[in-house]
Amino acid sequence: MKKECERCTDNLCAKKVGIFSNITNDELVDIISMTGHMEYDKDENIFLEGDKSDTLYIINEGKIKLFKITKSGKEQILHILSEGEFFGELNLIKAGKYHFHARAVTPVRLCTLTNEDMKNIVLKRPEIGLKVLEVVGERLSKLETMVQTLATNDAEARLASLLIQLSEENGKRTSQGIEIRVPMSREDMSNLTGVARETISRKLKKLEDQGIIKVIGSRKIVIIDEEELHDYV
Amino acid sequence: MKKECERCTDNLCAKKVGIFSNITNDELVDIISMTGHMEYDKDENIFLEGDKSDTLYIINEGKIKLFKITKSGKEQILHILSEGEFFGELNLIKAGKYHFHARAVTPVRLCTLTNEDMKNIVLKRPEIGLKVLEVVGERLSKLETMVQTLATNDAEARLASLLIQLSEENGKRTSQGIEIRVPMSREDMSNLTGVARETISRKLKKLEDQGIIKVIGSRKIVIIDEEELHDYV
DNA sequence: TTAATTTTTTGACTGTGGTCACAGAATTAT
DNA sequence: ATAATTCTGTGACCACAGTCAAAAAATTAA
Repeated sequence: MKKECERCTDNLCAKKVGIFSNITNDELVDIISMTGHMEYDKDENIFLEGDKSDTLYIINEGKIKLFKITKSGKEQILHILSEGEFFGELNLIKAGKYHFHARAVTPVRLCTLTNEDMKNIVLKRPEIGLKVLEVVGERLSKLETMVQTLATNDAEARLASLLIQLSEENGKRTSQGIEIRVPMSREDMSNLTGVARETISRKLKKLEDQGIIKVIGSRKIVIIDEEELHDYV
Repeated sequence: MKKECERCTDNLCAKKVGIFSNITNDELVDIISMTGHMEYDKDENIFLEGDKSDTLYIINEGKIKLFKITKSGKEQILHILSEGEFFGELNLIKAGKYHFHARAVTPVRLCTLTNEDMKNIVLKRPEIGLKVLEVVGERLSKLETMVQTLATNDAEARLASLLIQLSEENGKRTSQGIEIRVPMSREDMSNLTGVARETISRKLKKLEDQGIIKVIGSRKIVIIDEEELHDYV
C-alpha cells in the first residue's frame, strides 16, 4: 500500500537529483525541508491519467513507468524512469491534470515537491529551471525518436531500436558481445514498441537465427552483431 | 533564398510570443535588441538534423515544420508550428546538435536568439523560464498522445485523430458541421500519421460514405458527425 | 485557351503482423 | 515436494494496409 514514509535516510532524495546539483548546502537543506516522502509497492499506481496534478515526483529508489491506456485497453508505455529522475507536473505555472498513468514497476521510494514549491525554487534559482529544461528537452528528443520509429518502421526495426536502447542503458560489454539483463517482461516490450507480444517472440527468434543476438532465458539477451542490429533501424 | 532581413516592422517578433508576455517595455526592448532576423522561402530548409544547434527561432510570420527522415527516405513530421511559436535549441545549458530538420512550409520571417542570450534572459527573468517550460510541457504532452496513437491505433483511428486535431486548430463551426480548411497536402497527412498517402484517400472516402465527414476538393473537409469521429480514437 | 506537371483517387495484389488457441517453461504459492 | 498461476513460445489463419500501376482531377505553365 501507498504510505507516507519517514524522511529518507540522509535526506538523499534531493541530493541524487541532477537538477539540484551545483547548489549550496543551505539551499539544499531548504529544498529538502519542502519535500514529502512516499513509498509504493510494486504494481501500485502513483497517479492516474486525469488526476489533478500538482506534484512533482523525484525517484529516490526503484523504477516507475509512465503509460497511457487506449480505449481497447492496450497499454502504451511512454517512459520507464529510475533513481534520480523526476516526473509528474512540469507545468509550474498552472496545475492541470496528469495526461498519463504512473505506476511503480518495482517497490519505490519517492520524494514529492508541490508545484508551488518547485515554482518558488526555480524563481529563486533560475539555473535550476535551466536544468529542468535540459532534462525535459532530452525527454522530448527521446519521444520524437519514438514517434519516428513507431510511425515509419516495421516490427523488426522497432524491436531492434528497443534492443539498442536497452543495450545503451543496461548493457555490459563481454567477450561475446553486449549482454543485456532485460529489465522487463515480453509484455512490457510489446507495450513499449506497439508490437504484439507473440511477434516480439518470433522476431527475437529470427534475430537469433540470423546470429545477430543470443536469447538466454527470458531475461538475458546478448547482442552479438551490433553493426547488423543498427542496420535495421 | 535564405537572407538576413531588416529588423521586423515594429519589432513585432518578441511581442507576439507568449513567453515574452508580462514583461516591462524596457526589458522587451532589451530582448529585441538581441534578436537576429531571417526570412526563408517556402520549402527552404532552416536547419538540418545534425547541424550544430545554438539558436532559438521565433516565428514572426508563416509556418514551419519539424521532421525526421528515415533511412528509407520517409518523412515523419513531428510538429507544424505557426506565428508566435518557437523552436530550435531548447537546451540552454549546452548547445548540441539539432535532432530533426526544420523547413519552411510557407514563406516565413523568423527572429533568432542565441542560446547564450536566451540563457541570460532566463537567468535574469526566471518566470520566462517557467513559460518556456509550460510550452515545452505541452509539446511533450502532444508527442505522448502521438506516440500512443501511432503505436496502438489502426489507420482509420490515426486519420480520425488527425482530423480532430485539425478541427481544433483550424476548424470553423458552420450550420452543417465543423469546416476545416486543410492546411496541408495528402502527403503531409501521410507524413504526420505514418499512413500511406493512398490509404489516407481511401479512409477519407470511407468516412465520407459513412456520413461522418464531407470531403470538398482536396483542401476542405467538413466534419458532420463529431461524436462518431471521436469514437474512432 | 491548351499543354504540362503535380496531386489525388481508384484498383488489384500481396505480405506483414495481429489475433486466437494451445503447449511448454518458469515462477510463485501451498 | 506438488499444485497453481503466470509468462513465453509456436502454429494457423486472415484482415489490414502497403506497394505498384494507372486513371482522374487539380494545379501550374505556356
